[in-house]
Amino acid sequence: MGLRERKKQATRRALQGAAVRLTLERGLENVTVEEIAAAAEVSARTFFNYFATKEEALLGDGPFTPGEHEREVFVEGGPTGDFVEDLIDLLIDSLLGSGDLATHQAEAARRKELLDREPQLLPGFLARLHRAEQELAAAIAERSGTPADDIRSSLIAASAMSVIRHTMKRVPYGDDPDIEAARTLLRHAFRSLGEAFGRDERP
Amino acid sequence: MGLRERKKQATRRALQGAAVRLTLERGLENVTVEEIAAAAEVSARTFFNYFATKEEALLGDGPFTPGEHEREVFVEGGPTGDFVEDLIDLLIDSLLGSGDLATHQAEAARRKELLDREPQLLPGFLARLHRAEQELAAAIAERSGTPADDIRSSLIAASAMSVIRHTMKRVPYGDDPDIEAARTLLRHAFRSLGEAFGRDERP
DNA sequence: AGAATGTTTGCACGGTCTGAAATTATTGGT
DNA sequence: ACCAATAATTTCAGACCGTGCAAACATTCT
Repeated sequence: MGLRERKKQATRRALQGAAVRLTLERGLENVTVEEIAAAAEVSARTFFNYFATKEEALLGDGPFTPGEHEREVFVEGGPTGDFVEDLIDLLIDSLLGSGDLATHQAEAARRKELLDREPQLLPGFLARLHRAEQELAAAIAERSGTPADDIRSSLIAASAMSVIRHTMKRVPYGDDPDIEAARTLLRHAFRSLGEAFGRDERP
Repeated sequence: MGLRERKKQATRRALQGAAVRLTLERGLENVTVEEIAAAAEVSARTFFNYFATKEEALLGDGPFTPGEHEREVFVEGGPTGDFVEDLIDLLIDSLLGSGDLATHQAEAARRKELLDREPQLLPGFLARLHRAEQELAAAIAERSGTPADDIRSSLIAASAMSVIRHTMKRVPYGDDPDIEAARTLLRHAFRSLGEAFGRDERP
């Protein structure tokens, strides 16, 4: 990778880091783009070459998209053949993504912190999830051979996104991410939904 | 109601109307607050006395909250005792709200139109739904006697919101709203979820 | 080294939104 | 009907966001 590329990544990280740090220190309202750019030692104009908005610098690039390969496997009906189990696999892959695990974990924690302290970020964040949800719906539709706009796929995808949204809050952060614990939590969550809406039981 | 109050409502409606009309005519990007204010025959500053942002004028006041009474009934375990049926009742009430039915219908159609044409409005809209979702979760928790932050309530609420989001697209708009049709669609939707996540069946 | 290409910067501008003070309209009492 | 209290509107100045453009600068490739 050339010098040019490395420098770009460096300033990108610098900008993002400065944005997050300053926002946590002073609150989003009391931080200007100019200050962020100054902290990263670039001009304010350059900030906007990297991020379209201040929010974008804070929320980072969209995670929540599964790897090419994992999506493929899911669509083909794998890896286990059981819908819920495979869905869980796909979701965990989407969340923990490809890269370094600890890094990803740190980002998630940071995002959580920011969202808690700066509710203004919520709309943008939800919009991201919404995009991810649509992709997931497409994958589910493909797997089950239904037309792409089948309402059931959208519905299942939406519920699945709710599940990860609410379940991931409970996954023990900290040292190293306990994937098995996450998997168990997800299983229970989906089970609850089945019970709530299923034929046989009602809460 | 005094003259003062009536005038306020009038300008509010004028502003909102002008905002919607101009946006549908030219696209959100090509309409300034100044123009909206001018069309409503007030100053631009006054616009901001009524709405915090341009978006707010377009999306209107938050619907999606059930009536006081209906919420009460739901929390107490009514009206039928069947969880899903009662949930559907509550959702329909939230959507169609208290006021005039035709009016509400028109607003919904207008919102749909705006959201289709101006995707920038989506984040804000999703944030509203999110707020509604939290209220719904609280109601569900109350009804089932679980602690307010019980994960299952949040989960069910989230799925329910997904259901109405995706189902209401299919409800025939137009003449007068077919509530029975909506009810049936909702039943099917919840049934699909039960099947997708339930013990016995898998798609 | 020098041309080609990509990145950063400065500048000017249109737009959103906020605060404060001056102005105008409504209300209620007399 | 008048007048004081109260509330809404307007004007004005200003901070900040985000974009287009062209000049300056750095890097890559030959």
